[in-house]
Amino acid sequence: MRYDHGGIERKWQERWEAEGISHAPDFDARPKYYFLTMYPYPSGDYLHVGHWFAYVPADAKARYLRMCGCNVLFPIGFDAFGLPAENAAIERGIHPYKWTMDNIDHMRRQFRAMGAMWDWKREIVTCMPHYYKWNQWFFLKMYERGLAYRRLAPVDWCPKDNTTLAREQVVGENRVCERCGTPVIKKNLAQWFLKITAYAEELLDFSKIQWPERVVTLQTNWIGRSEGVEFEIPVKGHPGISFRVFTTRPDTVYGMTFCVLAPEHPLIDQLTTLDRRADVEAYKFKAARESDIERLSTERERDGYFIGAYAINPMDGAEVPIFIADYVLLTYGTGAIQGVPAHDTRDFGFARKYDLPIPVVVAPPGWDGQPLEEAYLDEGTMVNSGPYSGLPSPVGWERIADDMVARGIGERKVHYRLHDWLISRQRYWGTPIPIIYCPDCGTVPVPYEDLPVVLPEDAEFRPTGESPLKFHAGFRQVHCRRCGRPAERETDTMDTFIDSSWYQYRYLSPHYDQGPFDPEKGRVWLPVDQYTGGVEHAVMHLLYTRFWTKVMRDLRLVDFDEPMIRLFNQGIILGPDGHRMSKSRGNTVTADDMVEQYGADVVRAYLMFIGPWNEGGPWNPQGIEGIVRFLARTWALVTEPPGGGGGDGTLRARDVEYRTHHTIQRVTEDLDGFRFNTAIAALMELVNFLQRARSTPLYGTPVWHEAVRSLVLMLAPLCPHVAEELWVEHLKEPYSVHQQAWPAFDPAKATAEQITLVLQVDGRVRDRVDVPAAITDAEAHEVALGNPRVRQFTDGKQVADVIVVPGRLVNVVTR
RNA sequence: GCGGGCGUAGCCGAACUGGUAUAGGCGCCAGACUUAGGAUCUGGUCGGCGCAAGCCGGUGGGGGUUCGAAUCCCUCCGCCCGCACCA
Repeated sequence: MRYDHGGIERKWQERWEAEGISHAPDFDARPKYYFLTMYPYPSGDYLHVGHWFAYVPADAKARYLRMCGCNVLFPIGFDAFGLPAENAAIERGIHPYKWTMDNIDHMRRQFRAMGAMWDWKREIVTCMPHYYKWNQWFFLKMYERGLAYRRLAPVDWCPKDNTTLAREQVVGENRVCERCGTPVIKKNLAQWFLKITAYAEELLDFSKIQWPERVVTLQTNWIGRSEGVEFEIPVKGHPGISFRVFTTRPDTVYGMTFCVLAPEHPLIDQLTTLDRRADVEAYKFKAARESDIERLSTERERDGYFIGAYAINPMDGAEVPIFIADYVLLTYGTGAIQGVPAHDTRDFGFARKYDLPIPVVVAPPGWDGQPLEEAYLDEGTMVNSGPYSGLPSPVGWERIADDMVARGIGERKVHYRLHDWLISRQRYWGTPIPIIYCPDCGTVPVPYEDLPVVLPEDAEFRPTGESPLKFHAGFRQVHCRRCGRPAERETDTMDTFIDSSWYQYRYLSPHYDQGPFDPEKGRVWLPVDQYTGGVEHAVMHLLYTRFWTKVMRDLRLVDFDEPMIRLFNQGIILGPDGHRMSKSRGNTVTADDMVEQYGADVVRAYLMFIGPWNEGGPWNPQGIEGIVRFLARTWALVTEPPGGGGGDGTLRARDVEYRTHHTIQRVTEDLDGFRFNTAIAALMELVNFLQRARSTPLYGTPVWHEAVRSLVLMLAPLCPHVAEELWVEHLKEPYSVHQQAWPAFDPAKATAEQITLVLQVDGRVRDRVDVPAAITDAEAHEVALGNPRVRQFTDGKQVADVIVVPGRLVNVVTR
């Protein structure tokens, strides 16, 4: 029989838990290692194989690091606030708290069945008041520093989830809600923002972290830094009135033949002439009514209207018409632009449509003075640019920028695409924003001693989509903490990305009540050494948590700049249909049944074996039998005496030794590099080899024991239960295998004595010969030229060259 | 449109810095042990030609650099991801 996985796994899980071997002591002589993996949302789907794929390799790596001598902190918790809980409340009348906690209970059981070394003593659940109290505390700290502010702004609203969203949570070409896929609409609302833009420049600096290039690129593009000049353009006939434009191309300013204001630009009404008013009003109306989807349809022609007013180019006094057009956005730059059709694709199309002149001011190399067929965007020689003509455009760029500054009409400016983080949510199941609005005192922050502002339990969940807090008199009606007169609480709650922005700190001391975390423990554990999780959080969670850490640094809570030093993005396991697993799609696959049938160790190993961790792909359970057989063979190898036959009598002790050490080297390097699939393949090769050595006199010799012990030790992080059972019950080694040192390899033993030397003639393999590994180049040279098969192909030809690649091959080149 | 990634046996995937393409596994074929085998063990398994030894072709297509290319360069095709009027 194979082995009784059910009994073995339960037995060891209970003992590990009872003895607390997964708990990382805060103060310990070993070097610390904080290994963090993204915590799950406790959804009604519970944990599926996609979760296992994320957590099991992380656990294996954490276990490996512990065997390597580190004191590894490997915590888990639950991202417990969020919309699905509230939707369940509306649809089925279950309170979000109960729904969430029931799901968490279920998931805890699944997490235990996984056999992972979670440090349960540090578990956090973000919907608990003693957690979200600190969200509020941070909010107040930011409010004091001007980093949290309330502003009336056009914001993205999801009509299905009935809440506003941060810019990062609106995705794709159609601008849909990141959570539910519904197209968002614009609303003008007073909302709370966190000033992440204050850190834009610093967030572009990735020099202190080792993160995947991909994430660095995503964040860099998201922040979208552009450097240019903002300058003042006076309006003809309106003394004292001017508007500002932002451009990254001050070198093209002499090519301006029109200006464009965004439809929402505040000067439009004032500047539009009477004869133009009707058209402009109609256009404004159209732009306001049109959804972003329509406005952004890729191939739509840019249109606009002349408003009747003229702008004066501050550099040469030229008068150009002012247009209103929706291709200029109020939310970027100044909401107004200089129209330079010759050197901007959009302006080019606009000028063509309205027959505006397209003068070239940056000549392309070899330009013959003819009109352009399309906008020329590259560098060139400046022409028709007054005193700047003849300069290379990059030089002109700097000169014009300097001159605008010197003449007081402009300034150098950097703009970012990044917006401040909109954190208000018109929902119940989140952290209440600790603010009171008093008719007399205005916006009053809740005093620290009143925290936490607790969610009322008796909220009413209506299908109308309105926030239950808004209609909860007991919550809403308060007395001002300054003047004592009746006032109102803020009823919006915080974006749940707030919770995850600092959860890594709370794990250190989840019950600490003097601050978000115990600074003494912070000095031990921080920052996070290794973080793992999906790449889908690249511009949300991973950007927010970097921002949060920088704020914490400025609050002197931490003394470093980045939350997580290293990051690894695992791939995503899709449903068997190739789509993302989700309950609504009905393609989720649970690990529960497989764990029942095969045991957690088999499921763990299979998930690690199917491919590189960073790739993922559609779920396909075919092949799990391979892992079943591998573990059964391993089991038999350790537990059963040699049977008859099947042994390879030519094997020597040195072969076993080489295989063992070579495998240790391979597995060590693979686990260092998160290459679990090849680590398991190496272990399979070792087992297959040992099986051939088993029914020989080598069985039971010291090299045999070393091989078997090493095998079980290497198996321990991957398949912790089987390894423990073999280690303790069959090898009679001291409990626990998980507290043993990772086997070391001896480089001398890990090197083969014999190598296969490949003999090529003109790059084609003609023979392979076994030679001592220590063969010199000259000897290899000779072996090759003396080889009959090589001779057969060099016969009658002249040897032009012999290339020796030490330890690998010899290539005889003929002429 | 811009940016990034990927493409290797029937399938999942290996291949260090340019040096034996296809390790390991699944599946399939054959054999052994068996009353039996959906267990286990052994062997085989990229294609073409060949009795065989072997030869030739082969890493999405085409071209190039090199003694030698899955790997580097150019180009085309396909798939995936991100951004998308950002001035």
